[in-house]
Amino acid sequence: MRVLTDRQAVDTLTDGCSDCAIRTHSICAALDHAEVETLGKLGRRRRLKAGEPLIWEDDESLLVANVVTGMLKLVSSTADGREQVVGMVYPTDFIGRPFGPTSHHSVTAISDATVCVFSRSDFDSFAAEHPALEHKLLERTLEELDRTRKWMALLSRKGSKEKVAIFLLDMAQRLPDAGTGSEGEDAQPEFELPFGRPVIADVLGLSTETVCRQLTALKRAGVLEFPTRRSIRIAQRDVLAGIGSG
Amino acid sequence: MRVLTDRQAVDTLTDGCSDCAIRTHSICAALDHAEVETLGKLGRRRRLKAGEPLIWEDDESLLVANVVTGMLKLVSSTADGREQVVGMVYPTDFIGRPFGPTSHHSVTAISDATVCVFSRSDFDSFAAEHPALEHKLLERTLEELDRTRKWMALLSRKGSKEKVAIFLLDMAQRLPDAGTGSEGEDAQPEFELPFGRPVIADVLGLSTETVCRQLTALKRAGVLEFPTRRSIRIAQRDVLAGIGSG
DNA sequence: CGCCGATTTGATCGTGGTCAACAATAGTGG
DNA sequence: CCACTATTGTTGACCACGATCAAATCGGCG
Repeated sequence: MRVLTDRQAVDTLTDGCSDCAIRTHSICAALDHAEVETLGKLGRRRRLKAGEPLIWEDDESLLVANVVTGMLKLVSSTADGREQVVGMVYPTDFIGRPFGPTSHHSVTAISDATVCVFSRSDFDSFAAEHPALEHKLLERTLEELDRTRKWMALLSRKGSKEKVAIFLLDMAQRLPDAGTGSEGEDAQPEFELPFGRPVIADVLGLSTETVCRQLTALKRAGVLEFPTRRSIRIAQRDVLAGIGSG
Repeated sequence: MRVLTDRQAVDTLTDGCSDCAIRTHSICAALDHAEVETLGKLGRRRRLKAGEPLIWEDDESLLVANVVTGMLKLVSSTADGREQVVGMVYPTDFIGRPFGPTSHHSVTAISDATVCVFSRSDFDSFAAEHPALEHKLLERTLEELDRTRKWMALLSRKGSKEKVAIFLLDMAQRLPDAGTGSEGEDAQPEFELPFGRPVIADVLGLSTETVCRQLTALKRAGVLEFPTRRSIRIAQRDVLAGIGSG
């Protein structure tokens, strides 16, 4: 447990939402300028360090949030203590459980992250008066449900090799070019992992060792390269894609 | 494939939605009487036999529906042909993918079923004018997402024994007393399976054989009884629950 | 009674988990 | 800048679980 350096804790939300990096890509895109300002007054920025939890499982659902930067994981722990990552959260994604008494999984930063948090009751009542916002939220929830279901099929039906391959492809595609602020939407051939092997293992429902073995196997096959421990270069995307579909 | 006893087949939709069995439990509960009638005119009843598909994977998303009676499964097939059940649909549940161009998984009846179908475009525009309906749909989608995520953790982290135990408990709880129209919300100690072992296996991501072995193991342990092949009696719920949490 | 599909049981095998040792990297303080 | 330590990643040996293939049995129905 590390101590929180409060320099970044409450962070200056000096200016409003108008220059928010995700203003037009989050659910806020459903609102006009005035509405965004109103909503903005209800929320506040919060910085999280890698590993820091934002919401605990089965907590009373007290807050919801938009992700501005960084990544977080949703974790569901089964009764016997084992854990499974049930979702990865990227910038612009919405977190939390509106309209329900409890959240059913924990939310933890897996890289340093910035989120825009709202008290759930504030958000709920604001949403109730803004159908366009609810509509946007509904669309996102439906998409997330689709994604989750597809991932579910992956988890129970694919072997470790396929899982790793698909994970890397997914990562390369969803991870925006971290360095530049550019919106390189296309998959990067090389990228920096914001987390370590254990997290990959959690996400894929594998052991760290198995993930490791598959990665080195891919390296030996010349499909991957590891410039550093935390960066991955996909040398032969096609081969990787082939494995993922196997 | 058993023959459909047509006594209940094309069911008299003679009258409107007012006497619909799920009128007050489906998303329609968000609407007042007049609104329901309007929506009702857009939809039509459809009967499905066990095994009959309603929506195909990656189809253009042309219809959505409410489930009136029976059960259906959502199946996602991975690139290599393997299939995984990604969701079970019970009466009052909503099916389909509004606001999106395609459905990402197939929907197939696993017992004889009745659904109330709408063309997606009709539904979409109706919903756009009725925020309360969208709100209800959002709530349901959020719930479904929670359920799916929990199931996901189950699939990747639990052993076959736990899976079977949890499946049975879940079934006993969600399956309304099929015989009577009563709303026995509590878990039934004994119930009729609307489908065979292979479907259980699909749902749990196991082979039929493994499901079978676990079931007979539970029978031998005195936890379960099988009055007939298709009916299951939970003799010792507590033990079963214990296994599920193991 | 005899047939067909569904279920059950049995034998074998491969994948991935676990435990343990080891290597490499990043951090820390002299 | 270097040594020392803690953390993270890698490799190996072994084992358990569940898949697969094959065969036996059961149940319903003509």
